[in-house]
Amino acid sequence: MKIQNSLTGKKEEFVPIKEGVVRIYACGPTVYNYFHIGNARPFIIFDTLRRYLEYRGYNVDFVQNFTDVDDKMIAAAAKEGVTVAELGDRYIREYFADAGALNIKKATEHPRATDHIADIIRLIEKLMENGHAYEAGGDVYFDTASDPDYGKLSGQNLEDLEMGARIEVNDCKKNPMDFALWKAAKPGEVSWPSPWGEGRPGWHIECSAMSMKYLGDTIDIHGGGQDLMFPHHENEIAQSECATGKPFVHYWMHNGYINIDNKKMSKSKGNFFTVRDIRKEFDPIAVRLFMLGSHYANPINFSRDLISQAETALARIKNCRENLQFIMENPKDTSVDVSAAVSKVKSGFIAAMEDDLNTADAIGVVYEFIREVNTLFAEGGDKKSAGEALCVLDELLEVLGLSGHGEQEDIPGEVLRLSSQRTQARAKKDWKSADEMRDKIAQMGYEVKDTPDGVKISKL
RNA sequence: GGCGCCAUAGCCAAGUGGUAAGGCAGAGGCCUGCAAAGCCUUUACCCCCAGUUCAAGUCUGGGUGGCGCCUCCA
Repeated sequence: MKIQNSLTGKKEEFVPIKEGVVRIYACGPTVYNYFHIGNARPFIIFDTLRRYLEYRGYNVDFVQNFTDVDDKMIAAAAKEGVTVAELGDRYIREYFADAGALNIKKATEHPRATDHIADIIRLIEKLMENGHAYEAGGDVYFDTASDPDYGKLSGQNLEDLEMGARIEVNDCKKNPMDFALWKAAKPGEVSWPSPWGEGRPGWHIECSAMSMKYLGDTIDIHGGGQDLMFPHHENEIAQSECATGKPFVHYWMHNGYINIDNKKMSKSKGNFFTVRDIRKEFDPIAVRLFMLGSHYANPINFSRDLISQAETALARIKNCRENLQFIMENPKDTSVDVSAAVSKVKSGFIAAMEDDLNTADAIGVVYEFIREVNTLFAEGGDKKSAGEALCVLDELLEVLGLSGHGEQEDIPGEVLRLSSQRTQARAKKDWKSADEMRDKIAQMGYEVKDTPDGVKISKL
């Protein structure tokens, strides 16, 4: 597979450090609130990368952290009158609820910064010993001037960075670009003991410490949003490589932003939609389809209209599946040859994904397959070939994480399934089985009605 | 000031230098028990100007327009 590597600026053939294994670290959320659509993009993208690599037979170690202590956590906890730990617990639970709705699989590890204070302190000590960090008034700073490679990810040098720097004046620092590894506790703030007194870790150091702990000194892929490239990822590289003397990451992948009216969606600007809110209005799988509909590195505009379009497109996929399911349960003697379509969609899908995770192209390939299937099975078909087509479709949808069913509230899955079979039966003018399905649904205590807006299911 | 990204149909969007995938929306048609689903047909001076090339949406240079990072941010 080819990956556009932000570190080199080139599209490179991906070669894992250890054959058959891929180690990925992706920056996770700061758990002080529900996450928004913009935050969701990297979660969905790197989940899809992970799914694809697993599909290709790799054993993927995928670590995504929770930042559960920082200024925003402390402020939000104080505002809500809970401890930082309670706040973190709560929004980690909420993260999993929203992420689950988006078909984002759990990572192999979801480490929390506060569970790794000892690892973080050890790493800072190592940097102190190596002469890359210094203490100043209970704070510990990374000495950027001590790292000749500083700026290699963002393509900046220290001088240029300083010229544009809007950094607050801090007399403790030797250099304006130096950043905090450890922050001395302010009165009343949550803190941990350290060789430099009570305090808490800076933001950047946690990712280095946890990445190294779970994945080793050098990892294959590190992902995150473009806005983390500087300073967060730059600082991760500096800390990690100065501590170990080894390369930190082989391939850096950065996703583009989600915009609202062409402006970056961000919490600080207030122009954001939370996933929690959006999934009340739309099928969350449609949100995922929308995200995967363009290349991960490009910026995309968010609007309700676009999610709505994605919902319609998703229905096309679902209809095809239901069609095939119906044929499997109501087969005909006519045998259908799906082998050409199947091999075409598989090779096309893989070719697209191999090219820097081109999910947009991959989805296009799937739609073409759907059209072929709809044509091939227009007059029904045999069970075996319908099963084969469905199996391939489901396999690819699973890689994209689009195989959810967007369940209607309070309606049992079995009723929904029967209802869709009934719809298909009607479509095939098989009135007898349509009536049969309706009766079965009635036996389960539900009623289906055809309305201009679609099929409505209600409790009897 | 430094670094970087983007510009393809009404909307979204893919596109290894060889006369433009796909989705949504629109129009027409087929099928039909209203409808739904499905299928077919149809819609592109690829932002502008120059250059390289037998050949450029694709490469180079210069414009124009939009966005981002350099402060918390996915």
